[in-house]
This record gives sequence, structure tokens and C-alpha cells, in this order.
Amino acid sequence: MPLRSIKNSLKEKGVRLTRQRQILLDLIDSSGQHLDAEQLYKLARDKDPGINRVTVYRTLKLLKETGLVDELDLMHFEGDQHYYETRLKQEHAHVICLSCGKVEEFFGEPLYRLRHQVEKSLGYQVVIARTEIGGYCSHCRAVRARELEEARIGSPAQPEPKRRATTQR
Amino acid sequence: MPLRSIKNSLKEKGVRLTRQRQILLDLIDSSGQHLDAEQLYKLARDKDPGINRVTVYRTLKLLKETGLVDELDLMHFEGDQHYYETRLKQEHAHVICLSCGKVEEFFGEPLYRLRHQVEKSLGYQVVIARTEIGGYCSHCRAVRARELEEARIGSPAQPEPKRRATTQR
DNA sequence: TTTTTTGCAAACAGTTTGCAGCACA
DNA sequence: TGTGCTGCAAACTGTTTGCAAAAAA
Repeated sequence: MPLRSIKNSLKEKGVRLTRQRQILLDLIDSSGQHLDAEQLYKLARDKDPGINRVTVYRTLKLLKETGLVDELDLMHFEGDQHYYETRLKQEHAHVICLSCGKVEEFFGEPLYRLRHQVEKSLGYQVVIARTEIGGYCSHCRAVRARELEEARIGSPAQPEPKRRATTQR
Repeated sequence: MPLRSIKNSLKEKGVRLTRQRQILLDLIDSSGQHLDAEQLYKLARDKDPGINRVTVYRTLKLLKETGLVDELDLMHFEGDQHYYETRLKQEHAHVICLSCGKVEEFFGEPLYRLRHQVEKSLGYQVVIARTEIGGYCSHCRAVRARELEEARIGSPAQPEPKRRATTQR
């Protein structure tokens, strides 16, 4: 769903397209990342220094309730906040590396099968499906293997890998 | 994984099996439902009135970190708390009715396919997969359809269905 | 008898609410 | 020009932390 249809969709519902909402909608749509309320607030402040954190929360709630954005947890890797993305793409799962925090998206048939089977076998009308997968990405596994190898050859025990990504928050 | 192996698994890690932890483990394992921290706390209090809410949180954190229980959100239908279940069954998705709040479990092939495809195509070592699906169960859809029908025949507009289940919390 | 674990109190993060004034349609 | 929206302050929910006392191994 392109940004324009989101805006139209709101208009049709009698929801006013205020400056603040425009800014937030643009940010969510254009970022390409998964931003949380605080990040959105800070980015929005650059465009409108007077904007309030509460407005961000209210707007996110509105967009979520009207089904225009999806709320993600991303395995609570960083903390307990939520992340947002516009509902523009095909259905996808989010895959989070539990070592470095990287988030990847997975598109594929099993997601559709899952949805259809739930509709068929449980008799549901599915509205939203959220799949989050935690694991270790190939990069982190390689690093880990190398560390273990080095430890085996020479030096004493290595420290555990850090649980949180250091670049965020 | 039966309850006994969970307890053994803890012992092996040098984790002490205190009275409080026994109680909580038994509750999570035997309830058959998905309980949140507050519900567990209240149930645990019946067996040990001196138990503290903090101990519940600490125990849940421990069990989660050792991979013995899984944490669920259940689409945040009720609120922002988390729910817990022991990791004893096969992989399954949770399907939540957005009208009545009922939670069902879905077992099936697509979940395994999904996991394997993520491992293969993204090169991940998958540790945990969580799928939550929100929709409307057949019962609620039937009720809704009947309401609409009745409204069409006789009376003026009907009120919206309630968003939250009234039996919980 | 040493090391964990607990209970208590207090702090904390993330989010929501009540209300008066502002601004969009 | 009225109703919806915003900003502000304050509250609230769910969860975590520091510390001394209690209880496992």
C-alpha cells in the first residue's frame, strides 16, 4: 500500500491529516527501517521541534487501529518498546539475530500456507499474522566459531558474546 | 519436555530448586492456559502467601533465559503483559480471536517449513520462532452476521462489538 | 558455611489520560 | 466555526534493581 493510499484511507475515515501526522507517516514510510516511538519522536522533532511525544503515541495508536501500520516486537531484543512499519509490502516474517540484533525479512510461501491453513482448519477469518524468529545469523556464527577455535589453540577462556547491540538506543 | 526434565535441567545448571520456583513451575506446567505474571503471582500466593511478585518476575526471567518457558504476547489483546508456557509441545502458533479473546493453538507443517526455509535461505541457526495470528473465530463471525441480519430487518444501527473480553483481568 | 535466592522498597521504561487551548476542514 | 487534535503535566502498568536477611547446597 503506497503512502498516498494510506493518506486517502485516513481522509475517508474523517481523520484529519495534520502537520504532525504527515510528518510521522512520512517517517515511518520512508525510513525503510523499523523505528520505535522514541526514535520516531526524535526524528519528528527535527522537522517540527514543537511536536510532543504524546502525539507520536497517539498517532501510532491511530494508525495501528486503522490497520495502516503494523506493530512489531522484534523479539524484545532491545527492550520492551514496539516498532512500526507501514503495511505496504507482502506478508513477511521478521528474523532477528540474537547476537548482533540485525533484523531481516523473510518472504515466502510457508507464510501463506500457514494463513490459509489457519483459516481452513480453525475456521478463522485472519486479520493479522505476525511471525518473529530469533536465531544466529551466519556472520555471528562464523565469528563465534573463530573465537572458539582461537581459544582452543592458545589463550584461556573468552568472554561471552554481548547480548545487546551497542549501536542502538 | 516433561516437567521433570525441566527440573533436572535446572539442577544441572546449578540453579536451586526453591519452594517458590517449584510452585511457579508447577503452575505454568499444569495450568494448560497461558498465564501472565500477575495471574501466576496470585495463584502462587494461594500456595505460599508470603511469595513476592518480584520473585515471580525473577523466576520467569530465569526460565525464559534458560529456554525452558516461552514468552508470548498474544497480540496484546488484553494489555501489554506477557504470557508464559512451558516448552513441552511441538512448535505451534497462537491464534487469537480479536473479538472474544479466545486463544487456540495451531500445529502444522507450514511452521516447520518456515523454520527450515529461514535456516536455509537466510543462513540462520533458528533458536526460537513465535507466530501469533489475530482474526475472528467462527463463533464470533456467526454472531456478528446474525446481528447484522437482525439490524437489516428491523431495528436501527447496532453498537460495535466490544473490543475486550469481559471475563478476564 | 558459602553462595544463591528471597522479600521489601524504590526506581524505572514505555505508554496513556485529563484537560485547556489550538488548528484543521 | 465547530469539532477534532495537540501539548502539557501527571498518572499508570508492567517490570527491574539494590540491599540486607533467609535459605539452599
